[in-house]
Amino acid sequence: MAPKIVCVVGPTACGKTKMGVLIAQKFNGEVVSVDSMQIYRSMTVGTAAPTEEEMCGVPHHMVAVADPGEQWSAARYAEAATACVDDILARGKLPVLVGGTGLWLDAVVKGHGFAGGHAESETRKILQQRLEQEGIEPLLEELRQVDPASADKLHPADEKRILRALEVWLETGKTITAHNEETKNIPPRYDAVWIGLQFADREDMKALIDRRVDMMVDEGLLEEVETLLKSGLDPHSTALQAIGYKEFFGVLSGTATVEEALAEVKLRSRQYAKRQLTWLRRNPAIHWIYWEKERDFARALQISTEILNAQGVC
RNA sequence: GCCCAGAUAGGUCAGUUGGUAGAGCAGUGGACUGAAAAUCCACGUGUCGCUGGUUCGAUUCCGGCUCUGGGCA
Repeated sequence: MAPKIVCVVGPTACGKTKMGVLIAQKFNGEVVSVDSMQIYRSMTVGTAAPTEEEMCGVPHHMVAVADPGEQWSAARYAEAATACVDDILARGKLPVLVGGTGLWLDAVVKGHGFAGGHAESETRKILQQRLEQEGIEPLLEELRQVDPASADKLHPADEKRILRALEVWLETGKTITAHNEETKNIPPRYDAVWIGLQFADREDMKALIDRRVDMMVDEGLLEEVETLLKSGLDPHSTALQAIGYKEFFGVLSGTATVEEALAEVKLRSRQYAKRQLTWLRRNPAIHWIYWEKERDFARALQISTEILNAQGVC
């Protein structure tokens, strides 16, 4: 029987952080953050990472554990996070996974592992160069020779995934299709109870996102971006792909005004929230709690408690 | 008051040598197995400002009106 854990999920700004703490407090748990940007240090404001105060004394893991110059991937995260979860379980406490990065969440819970190869490999570099010189067609053709199923499935414009599929073949001698088939049906590593948070009305979500972005600027987002850049961080690094950072980078280099950046960040944030919802919607195990105008955490905790009790968490 | 230019999809605009119209953006839905806050895909009926006229037929041509810019007094 897979160990029981809780996952608190939902789009950005839906209150996951607070909900995770409330559940952890009530069920003797510890929080494991599942967020591809909160893992980096010095990015507290822009990623809305939990502050000491917000943690309310509940231990948090996988927040601010990496240098912004590092390149973390889903695989690297899953490995580290799994160790965290197992450690919490070993100490007799309840792991509460809190986050909005769908792929990372699934990677931990399902524990399927990844196929090999990585972003900084020589193979990737070569493929990238070939893409620039030859275009995507020859690469897609090459993929078709070894892995026709994958070549059929991928849209010719989806260069990232075509490169990745080829990379897996070149690095491991196995196709990504074969790997996915092998891992698809292995039982999940954890028995997760999923709690999903979202607004009943998308307009309310938009309003809250807008408000939150304004607040980030008040709290010093611009200074945070400036500090990161001054530290010599490569503007193309993964950490600086975070929404809020890449846009305000333009303000500092003089290509955009604060107003323009603000509007852009709000826009990107709600588009991101939409994508998160798309990912989560296909998970039928999620118990959704819908916010009306205001986020009523007391009520949500009540509902969550009932769900968790019914699922044997106590 | 006069002159000029506009008025077309949620906003920005293109277009129709007269046969009722289209891009990029936004929006919505979807995909996603080592970049995932990334990346990729699909989806476009709107009194073509109002009102007369010409015409088989007007959003397109002509007149008037309204509104918005700009210029001249």
